[in-house]
Order: sequence, then structure tokens, then C-alpha cells
Amino acid sequence: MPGTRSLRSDARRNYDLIVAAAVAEVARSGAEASLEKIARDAGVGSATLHRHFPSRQALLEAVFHDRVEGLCAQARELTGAADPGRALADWLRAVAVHGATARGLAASLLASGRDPSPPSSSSCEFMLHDAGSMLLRRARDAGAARPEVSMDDLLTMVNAVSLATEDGPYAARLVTLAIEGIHPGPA
Amino acid sequence: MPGTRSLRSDARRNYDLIVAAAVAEVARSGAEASLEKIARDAGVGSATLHRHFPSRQALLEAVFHDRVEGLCAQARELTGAADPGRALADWLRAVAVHGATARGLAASLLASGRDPSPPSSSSCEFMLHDAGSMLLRRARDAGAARPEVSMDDLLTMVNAVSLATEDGPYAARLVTLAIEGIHPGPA
DNA sequence: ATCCAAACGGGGTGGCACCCCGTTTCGAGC
DNA sequence: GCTCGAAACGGGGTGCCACCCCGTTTGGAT
Repeated sequence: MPGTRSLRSDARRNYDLIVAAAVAEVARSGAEASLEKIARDAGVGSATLHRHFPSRQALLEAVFHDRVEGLCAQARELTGAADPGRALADWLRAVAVHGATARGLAASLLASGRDPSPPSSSSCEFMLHDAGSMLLRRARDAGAARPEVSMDDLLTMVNAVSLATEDGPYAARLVTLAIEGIHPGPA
Repeated sequence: MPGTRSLRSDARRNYDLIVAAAVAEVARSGAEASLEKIARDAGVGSATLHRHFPSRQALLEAVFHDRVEGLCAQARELTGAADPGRALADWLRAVAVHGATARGLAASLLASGRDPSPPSSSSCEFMLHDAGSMLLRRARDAGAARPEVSMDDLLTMVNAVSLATEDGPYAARLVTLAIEGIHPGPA
């Protein structure tokens, strides 16, 4: 939410009401929740919702913003970990589990990655990419990641798993599988 | 389409018209295509479409049936291949690419795996599971796959990638990544 | 206190999934 | 080849939705 300065007080209050209602409704019904119902719950007209959030995508980004910031903070903590390979793996699992649990987070990230929208610096995808890059670099330096694997690859993979499972533990299992590969490893 | 016997001739003709229209429309607009439009294009009333296909899922399964059969046939061919590990990998890539290309195939498979629908023996998911199991068994026997990796794991992973990419070559790349793992391998 | 741009929201539009039920059509039995 | 009941059809209705228009209200700078 950059430039929040210029919002009039009533606009700002409605913005917050809408996000609060959206958080509750998305938790209950997933990312396909009715925007009309969210507006109704927030006590605003549907036009107001559409004015603040021109697309469903925009609203979802606001809804998941806190969660994504949490993941970014976690990435920052893990940057100092002793085992960079494990740190990266742990973080990717955490992202997948959050995406699978918070139904729609994955879809949200995914869409923001593909749509003709400039990935603004506050978008979920950009934030995660940024936070994860450090972990990947360290893992690569430690010889724990192939050099040709990019952060985009990893985020897409993790989003994919989130999208497909929407179930925490199983999402973690699949991410582990993708990290380790299916061959009987040296480990 | 088991039990097609009992369909009256006009019903059968409409069934085929609907599937044909659906194939075209899904190719154009993806799996979220309007069912009303499909019915209109097929020249039938929307009620007729809903009578033949009680859910979007049911229609999509019919739409992708041929494609899935092709993949199953490919699996059967690959069963005799010299390198079982490579055969499995090739097939998984093929499934991912088809799923990503035929927009909605992945979503179709996915939903059929999670919904409260008994995976009928003709469902996409069942057919692919069946066909792939042979390849996985051979790969495992050849020491090219960890024993704890299941066909469900692999299909979910491949569907996930299809869902997330909808782009052939990149889907293949991600599947390869998942198969090999991200660590610098012995290969 | 004034004023106007910013924000609001009721209500309209068009599209959709899904269903009801009166009408048409098939095809089995004669 | 006719009859007739069952099977299938489809126009139109319902309710929900996203999204927008535009007359009305309100904040806050002056």
C-alpha cells in the first residue's frame, strides 16, 4: 500500500473494512468468494469495492499481504542458517504450505505472475521472489543447488504444488520430492 | 462412454454435437468456457447439455477423453523401453505438456482426484494412473525411482505443473527439475 | 462557513449456471 | 405402417454474479 497518504479518511476506512471482510470471506469460501458478498459484509456498495480493487487479483493481494510479509521475514531469518540447502528447502516448504492452506494464495501468486500486469514492487510474487533469492544464492554458493535452477523455477513449482493440493502436509511432501528428485539419492 | 447402447438416436447425436462444440470452445477459451455458449454452438438447449453432463467436470472428461487415451497408449509403448527411468521421465513430461497445452486438462484431472466423485474406471485420472503405474514399477525395479514415491505423487506433481504453467516447454522443464531434484546430481 | 473534488452507493446491464415443465420425437410392439 | 408411452428436448424462468453509470454525499483545504 504505497501512497496511502493521498487517501481521504472515509476512503481509507472503507478500504480497511473491505480487506477485513475479504479476509474473513476468503478464509470461509476460498479465492472464488463473491465480491458482492464481501462488499455487503463490509457495509459498502459494490461500486466502492470495485473502485478500490479493480480486479479480484488486487483484492487478493491485499488479503494475503500480511501472510506474504511473514514469509519474507522468515526468509530473512533463514538467510543466516548454518545449512543453506536445508534453509532453502524449509522455506520453500513453508511457502507451499501457506499457499495450500490459505486457499487462493497460490492462485493469487500464479495469476500475478502470468497476467499482463507489471509486477509492482508490492505484489506478492515480487516480494517472495526478492526474499527467496537470497536463500537460493546462498544455497547455490554452498553447492546445494544446481546453478541453472532459478528462483522463478522454484516459485512456480511451489505455487504449482499449492494449487494442486490445498492440503498442508501433502504439499510439503511434494515439495520435498521435487527438491530431492525421484531417484534414490546419495542421501 | 460405457452403456452407450441405451441412448436413443437423437440423444446420441446431441451428445456428440455437444462434445464437438465443447472441444472447439475449450480449445479457444480454456476450461472455464461458458456452458451456455457450448450449448448454443452445438445447436441444443442448455437443458440438454446439463442433462447429458451433470457437471462441468463430466463434460471436460468427455472432451479430453481421446487425448488421455493417447497418453495411455504412449505409456504402453514406453513400457518396453530399454531405460525404464528415462521412459517414466519422458512419459511424465508428455503428460505435463499435454496438460499445459490443452488448457484445462490439468484442472480436469485435478478436480476429479479431489472431488467427492468415485473415480470411475473411465475417468481421466484413473486411466492415467493405471497406465503410468506400469512405468513406475519398472523404473523402481531398475533402481531409478525411490520406493516411497507413488504414482499419485507423480500425477499430482505433473498436474500441478500443468496447472501452473500452461506452457509446453516450460512445463517440461519443471517436470525435469522435479525428477532430478535441485541438488547438483551425480549426473 | 464555503466549495469542489473525491468518494460514495443504489440500481441497471448483461451473462451465467441450473432447473421446470409443456412439447416433440423415437422406436418397440403389434 | 400405426399407435402410444417413454425418452429426450428446449424455451424460458430464477437467482447470483461482475462490473458500471451517474446523481448524491462528504471531507478537508481555504
